[in-house]
Amino acid sequence: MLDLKKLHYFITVANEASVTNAAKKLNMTQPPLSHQIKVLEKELGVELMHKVGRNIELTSAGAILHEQGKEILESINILEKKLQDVHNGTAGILSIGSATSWGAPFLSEQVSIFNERYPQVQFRFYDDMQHSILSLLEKRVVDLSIVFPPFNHKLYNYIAMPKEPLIAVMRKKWDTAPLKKTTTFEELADRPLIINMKAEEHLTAYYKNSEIKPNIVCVHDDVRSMLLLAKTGLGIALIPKAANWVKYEENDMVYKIVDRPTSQINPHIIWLKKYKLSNVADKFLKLIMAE
Amino acid sequence: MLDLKKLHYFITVANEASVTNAAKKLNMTQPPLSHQIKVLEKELGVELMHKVGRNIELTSAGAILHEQGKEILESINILEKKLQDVHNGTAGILSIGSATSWGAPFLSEQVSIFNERYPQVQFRFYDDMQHSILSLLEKRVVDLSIVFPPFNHKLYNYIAMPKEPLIAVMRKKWDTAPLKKTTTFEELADRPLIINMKAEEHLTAYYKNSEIKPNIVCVHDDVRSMLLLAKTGLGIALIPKAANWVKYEENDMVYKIVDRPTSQINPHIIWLKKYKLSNVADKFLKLIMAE
DNA sequence: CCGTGTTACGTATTGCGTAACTATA
DNA sequence: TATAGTTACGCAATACGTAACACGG
Repeated sequence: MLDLKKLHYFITVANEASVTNAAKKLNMTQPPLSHQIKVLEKELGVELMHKVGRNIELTSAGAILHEQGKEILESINILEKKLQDVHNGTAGILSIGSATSWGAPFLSEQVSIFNERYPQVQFRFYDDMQHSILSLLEKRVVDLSIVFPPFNHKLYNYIAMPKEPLIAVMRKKWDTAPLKKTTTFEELADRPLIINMKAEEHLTAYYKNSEIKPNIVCVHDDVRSMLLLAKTGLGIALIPKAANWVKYEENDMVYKIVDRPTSQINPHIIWLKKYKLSNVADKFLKLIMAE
Repeated sequence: MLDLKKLHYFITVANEASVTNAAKKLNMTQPPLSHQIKVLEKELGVELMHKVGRNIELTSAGAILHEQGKEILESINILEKKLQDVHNGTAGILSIGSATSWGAPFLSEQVSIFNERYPQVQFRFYDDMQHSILSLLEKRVVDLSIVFPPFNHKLYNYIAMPKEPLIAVMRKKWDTAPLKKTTTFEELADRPLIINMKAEEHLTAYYKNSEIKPNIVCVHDDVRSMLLLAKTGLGIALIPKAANWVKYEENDMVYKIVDRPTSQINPHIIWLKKYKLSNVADKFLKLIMAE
């Protein structure tokens, strides 16, 4: 097997067209360098250079090794640098699962900052139901996931993200109190609601001991679809404030914060305890915690 | 600098996903292999793999090194093989100068055989005047040249190729003796001749002490042009028999051997004594001498 | 002879195997 | 307790420097 050290020696000699000068560049004495070239020739079973008068001249094999060898050394240098970057978490792929499209928006800002600082990191988001996302973690397809409680605290490490209020998105015709900027579950109870599955559980729990039954007209896990449905006038969409990047530029739409702590949703970033985090993921989490 | 031996170790371990199995494949014991991987990690400053339970698992940096490292090792293997071939003279470039297009035809058969046997060798022909060709040899642009005597026997090694008769190519109208298959300089003397520069010297020498003066209508160094001129009926082209690959498929053309030993031309392959021949050139010469 | 590259030899480093140890399922 | 990987140590091979040699302009 070719030895890169000797290859490097040879290429330096070929560049300098002189063993003595090459030895200086390599911070070594001339005789062992000369010897190493001979050894390299023996190892390859090939003449690489020979003295012609006082100078040195490459054979055709030597010329080929000179050209291609340079490329190989170069590609190895690039590879080494890449490895360092990946190791430092400043390059590579960061895969994040998010429990339905409800999750991703909470990270959009941090992703943006991280990308600006480490443009060599590629993000990959996997949207799915919460239980599927957990299995993606288990299969190590994703490094991190954004989920909503409850989840098993024994299996996962987690960071709780800032709580996020729900907002109610509706056409004006559904707005029974146009002067108020907020609303409540009680106010909303009799009007048609468009909610996601998680919120359905919330509401069911919330109204458990009450006589009021919410009027759920549609359950959908995709925020954009929910907003579209709201826009058609089907009902009132309850979505996390952070997910409200799709603002319909129409006067006819009304956005109200649902004014009740229990209505806030509580995204968590989780990852498996039993596996060591990738370095990129680690670096990303540090960024999040620094905020 | 990355060490290819260790890289090879690492890749084997990564392929096997086991140090023990890899050690078997590498015909070594397991502990030093494990140790070398650790050393490699230290040299790179990067974690490549870690135990997870009883098994081993690549880090993302390790996965990258696995992929790219394989490619690098592969390209090095290919390079090594190529170097062997070039060294054996079974691959590479063989540059041959030929003193005008008169030269190349003498080698066409050998070139063809050589190419069939060693298809990785590329031939490059350089056609020019004899003195230019000699300077191409001196500049080491070409390895070998085909020339015609005289040349300096002290500077060049040479192989004399079989002597080659001239043939006279003419339209029927110039054929004064249709029954004879050969002709002579005397017969041709009064008819218009199309010859090359070398032949001009020959003829001048030949007729030096004679009263006959040859009727030279055109001097041209390119065989194909000479044949074309003959075909137009301008005169009689004198060309080496070997160069007669351009046969005009017309009944109106006549081809006659010039029947006189002195009219034979005498191609030589020459190369510089003071430089060592390239291995391809050497191999090619061996082929020629074997015939 | 001066500036090349080569040969010869002693020393420090590296790399392997064996043996003892550690950890996980 | 069996089967993986790790640590410890001694010996053999390798690569370097120094010194002496060879050769061409």
